[in-house]
Amino acid sequence: MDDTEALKMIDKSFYLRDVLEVAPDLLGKTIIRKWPSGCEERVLITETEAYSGMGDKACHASKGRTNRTEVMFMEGGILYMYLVYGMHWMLNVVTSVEDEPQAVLIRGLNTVNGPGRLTRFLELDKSFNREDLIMSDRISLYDTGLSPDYDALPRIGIDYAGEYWKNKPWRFVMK
DNA sequence: GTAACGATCCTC
DNA sequence: AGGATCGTTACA
Repeated sequence: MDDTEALKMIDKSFYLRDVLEVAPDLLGKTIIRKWPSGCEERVLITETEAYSGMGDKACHASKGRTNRTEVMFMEGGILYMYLVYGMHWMLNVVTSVEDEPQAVLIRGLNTVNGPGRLTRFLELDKSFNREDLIMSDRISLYDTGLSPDYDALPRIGIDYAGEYWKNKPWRFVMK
């Protein structure tokens, strides 16, 4: 029996909200990653970070519209993938409406911790940039019915953004 | 064209 | 505490 039917696919409207609502709401949601072989991996999201608009000095979109950041200006419900430190792919979910550049960094799973390690585990790279979470046959997000308790803490690795943005409690960790 | 810098991870 | 490693960005 296929227990996918117990899960409800997250719909478009979920992603069109503000990133500060979506980021904590993604905790406890399930990512289902499918390969052409028929292999499938299911994981639970346990840690996220919100990056909110052109004003947020830690958000890549604070640089404005560039080839890299353009995806964040698009309508929510797609992925933003980018490489950091020349070796780690970062998995981000774009949120909000068109021209509001926001994204949620997926930072931890029940199976793997760390944003670089989890993309390696799920085999996610540049080819997933702009992937549509509603339409994709490779990756999709499902509601589990869970709404776990969480802590809101400062974001990691953004010293360059200055004290004000560095101290925003926009990292959400499932208890 | 060049140079500097990361939303990290691993090993010392 | 320091090195790996390369796409993106800024600037000449």
